[in-house]
Amino acid sequence: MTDTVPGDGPSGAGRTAGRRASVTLKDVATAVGISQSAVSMALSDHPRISESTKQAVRAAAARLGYVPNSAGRALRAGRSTSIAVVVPHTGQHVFGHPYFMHLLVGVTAEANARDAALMLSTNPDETHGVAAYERVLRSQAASGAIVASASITDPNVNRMVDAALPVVLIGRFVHLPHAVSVGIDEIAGAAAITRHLVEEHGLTRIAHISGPLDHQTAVDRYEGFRDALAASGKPCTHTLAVGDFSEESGRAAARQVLDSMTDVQAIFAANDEMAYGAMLELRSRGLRIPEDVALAGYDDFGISRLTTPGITTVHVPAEALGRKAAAVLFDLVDGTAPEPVHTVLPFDLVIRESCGTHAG
Amino acid sequence: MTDTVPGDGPSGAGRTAGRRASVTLKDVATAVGISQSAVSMALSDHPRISESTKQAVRAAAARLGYVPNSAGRALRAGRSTSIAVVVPHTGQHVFGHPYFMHLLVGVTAEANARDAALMLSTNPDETHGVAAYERVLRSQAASGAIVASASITDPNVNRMVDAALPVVLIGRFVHLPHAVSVGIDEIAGAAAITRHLVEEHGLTRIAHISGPLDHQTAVDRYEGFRDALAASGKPCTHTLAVGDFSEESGRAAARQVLDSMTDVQAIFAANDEMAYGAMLELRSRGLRIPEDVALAGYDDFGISRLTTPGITTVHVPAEALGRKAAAVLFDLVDGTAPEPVHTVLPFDLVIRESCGTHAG
DNA sequence: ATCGACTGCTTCAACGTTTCAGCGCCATGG
DNA sequence: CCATGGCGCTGAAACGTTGAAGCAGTCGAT
Repeated sequence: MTDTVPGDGPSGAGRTAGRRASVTLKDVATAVGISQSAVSMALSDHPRISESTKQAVRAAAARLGYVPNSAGRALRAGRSTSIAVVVPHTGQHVFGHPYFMHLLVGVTAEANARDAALMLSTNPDETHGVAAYERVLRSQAASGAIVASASITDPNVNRMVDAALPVVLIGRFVHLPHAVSVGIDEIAGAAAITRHLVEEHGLTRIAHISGPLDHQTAVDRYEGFRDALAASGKPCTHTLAVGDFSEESGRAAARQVLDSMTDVQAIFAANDEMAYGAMLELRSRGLRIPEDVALAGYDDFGISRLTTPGITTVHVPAEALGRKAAAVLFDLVDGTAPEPVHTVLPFDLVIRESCGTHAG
Repeated sequence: MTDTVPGDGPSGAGRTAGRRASVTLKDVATAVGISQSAVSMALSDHPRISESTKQAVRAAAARLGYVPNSAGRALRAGRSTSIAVVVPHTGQHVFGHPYFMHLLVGVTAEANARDAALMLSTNPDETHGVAAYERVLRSQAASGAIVASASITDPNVNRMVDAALPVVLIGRFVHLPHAVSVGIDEIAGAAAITRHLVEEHGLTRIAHISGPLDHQTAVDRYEGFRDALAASGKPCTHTLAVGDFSEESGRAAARQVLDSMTDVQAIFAANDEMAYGAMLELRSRGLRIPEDVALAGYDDFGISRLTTPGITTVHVPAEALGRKAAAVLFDLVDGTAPEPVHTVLPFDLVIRESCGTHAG
């Protein structure tokens, strides 16, 4: 395979690349015999480049295995193509929860679709939390961030939003009305499942096991629960026990509920893990689900399918949330977004067996 | 606060920054009144810069909020400071497994400690799998990669290793003896737990539920199991059922084992999820654990602590593996590694109640 | 024949960083 | 009194990319 190259340049272009770190525009340019700008323009399909040249360039680029250097591109463009996902607290805390997993799946899918890289940032530790991802963003390694923080009081979220960087929040942030966010209507979700318990199954003595009330989701789900009861027009009695979204706390809360409220007909836990904890407690007391006590959860991240009986729950489309958040972020970065301040995705009410037989 | 600046430059350095995209070396330089090279050298603590200048530079940098632009730095250095984690198959498949979560925790911790960014790469889909992360790496967005793939037959792993990029594999890759890897001795782990069943509890009729045998871990754990039985010197009977590491498959495998092998005394599942599936099957048949059938798992990623009885298992230090893999990768990238081809981390045998009462 | 427009490329500058050679200065030693 | 050299900094170059401006050549219209 003889490969004649116009040898007008002093740079020895004829070598066989050997341990060449990477193929640059210049390599492609000398291979084709044109300037590197022309190569750049050809590859971006600039109209001022002839079709024949474009073909030659594309062929040479493919043959040499040219891949644009992201640093050069980012430097020139003033911003990188990658986006960051910032997750609160330590990595430990984050990856433990299936919610973030599903979120990440969605985000990576969208990022992959746009050929963008994804950076993952967690707080190195709880105390000087800002450090890690602040540097990532300020160094312009990522052109925007998706923040998946649950706590109402997290000051980092405010800082990020204030930093004039493209940021998309996942969830609802009542104190940041102008921040761009993606979420579902948690209030409506909780109301829907509560309404199901009340109207479909005629249950009127219902306990709610909420999450920690400095989490907006916990607050919203509790609010939806009360709203639905109030709107039902039936004389409902309810009580509250607060958990921390863990199975263990759910079990403890159920214990508390069962000890304090007589004749509980249903327990609505603010997530499936707590519902599962409640299930264990009910079972240990010999109470049948749903015959003696109906049970409902929230999230539908897997566990609720596997239990016996399956837990009636609200399906949170976490993967779709991640996808959407990434899409919104890309639009924000590109500046091609018609003010998509708050995006609300639909949820699904998933009726399984734990809330009663599905008669009319 | 009057802030006098030597006004010899034509660039209006006195403005209040306003919507300035980012602070560069030049901004710090004009603030201090020296050249940007001097600022660069001062910030990197170059000995040829006076202490007083360094202090002034550091103060100005802090005041202005200077953060080095990663693209500029990467471009100049020829490589970026970030590393990539490449995970096999689709995101869906990956994030579902707690193993990867723990791995990621470790990797992020180490990356954070080195002020490096972490990129996450998954295959966009199973068919043209290479695309996403190959581009990430070839574009030099990351200077090296950690590959966490389990499949023996994954061709992408070979490609990555061949690509002359710094790559650290997690696990054992028998067909890639020269690749740098980090893992635990799965054979020894499986042998240890098997030995415990045989020698500590005197069990001799043992079934193994393995993972899919195109996963090296599954193969190794099975091998360790057989090795230990062979080495025990006792007349042991064993059988094998193959699962796919899922709870459901574990239950199915247990069903198969219980139907085919009479008087099974113990089941050793190749991971905890399958052990949990086996537990459900045993329970549904009214068999007590450990009185009627002892049970052991592998991984210890959480579930095995919560069950009743707790499952005896081998603790896989996934977080430590992630940390170590990242550390090795950084060394590899820096070129400061004394050939750490295969790193083997210790495991822990975790004795709980599922294998029998812990008498002598 | 001359002008203008168009075509297809090249040249040049810029993004922010690091690093190396070099420069003026002063102190020291011969 | 001049050579030497350390000190503290400056200037320039380079990394790979992009895009505006420029520049030959051609073609159609005047």
